[in-house]
Amino acid sequence: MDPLGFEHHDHRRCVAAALAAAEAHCERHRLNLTPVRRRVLELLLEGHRAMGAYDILDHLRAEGLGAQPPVAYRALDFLVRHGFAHKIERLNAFIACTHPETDHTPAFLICRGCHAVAEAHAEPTRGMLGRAAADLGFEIEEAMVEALGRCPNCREAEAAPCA
Amino acid sequence: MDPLGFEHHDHRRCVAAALAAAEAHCERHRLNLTPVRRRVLELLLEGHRAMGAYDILDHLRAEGLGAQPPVAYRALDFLVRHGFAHKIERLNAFIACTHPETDHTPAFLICRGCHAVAEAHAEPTRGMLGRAAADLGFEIEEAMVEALGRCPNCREAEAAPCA
DNA sequence: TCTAGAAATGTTACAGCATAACATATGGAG
DNA sequence: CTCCATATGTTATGCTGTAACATTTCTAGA
Repeated sequence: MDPLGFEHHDHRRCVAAALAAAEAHCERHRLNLTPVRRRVLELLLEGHRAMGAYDILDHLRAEGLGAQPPVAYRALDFLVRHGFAHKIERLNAFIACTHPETDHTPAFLICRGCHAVAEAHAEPTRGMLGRAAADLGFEIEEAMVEALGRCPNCREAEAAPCA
Repeated sequence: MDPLGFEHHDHRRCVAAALAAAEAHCERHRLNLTPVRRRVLELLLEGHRAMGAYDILDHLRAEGLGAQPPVAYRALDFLVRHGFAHKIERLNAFIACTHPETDHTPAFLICRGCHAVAEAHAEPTRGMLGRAAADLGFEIEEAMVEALGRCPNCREAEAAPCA
């Protein structure tokens, strides 16, 4: 049930709740959650994984919501700008934010095996990076942290291939 | 003179030293630093900034060292695999490593103003990310840290535009 | 020395990711 | 009602990256 991790959970419910929260947030902040934008967010939430812009576009096309790349990219841009989704640079892909509202620097744990992605918090500004930046006089405005590795499910599958 | 930072320094010397070190390292480890690979490393060192694969390729072409993308990508791949260069995902670009030999997780400070890039150390495995990964049972194999912001030079230029 | 294999390079062709530029529509403020 | 800002639609193109196969080069072993 933990949306941060690799466990199974009640997916319909988590999608619905996230969408409702996004709607409320847009209402409060006078943001225009148009049909395309809403649908793209829904697709990301349903997919519950990192999706390429062209994956998204395929769905939009099939639903008559837009046939050209810019349509998908603009919607994704809106979602990322307002914290409803993140871009994962390492994958050239996008994923719904698992804890919008809270201001955060996301850190992604990307499984090499099943390509699942978990979102954790990071505070790269503290610790070595912050100190290095301060020493150099560099002002960090935005940071991204992405880790590649093995999720517990894939590690288990590897350890016990005959189970 | 500090190769980690945004300061000016004796560039010819730093290029020559880095190249010599790379040659020695390849010698010791029976790695094949071919002319193309060596030249690509040299280009990265001379450029002293993040360079796209196609920037590199343009130089190689002009020098008759290879005309097609795979030539550049293969050389870059070799350099990255063996720690002589890093890929900066955020920029789809490559940069010479400023402290090869030492085993490290690089963290990049990318200036939005002048696009200079400094390389710092990071240990994302310690701290919040490591704890989150441990909690989830995720095994981190490789991590990437990239920060966007302002280097001291650009901050100064911004603060005193008439100076 | 000859030869088989590994490693590196060369080349074609294409796949995947992203945006510039311009046209059209839609919705609210004055 | 008109103007402006915002959003969408579309064309075209540019940048990033790789699969697949041919050729060359080097080296280890028969």
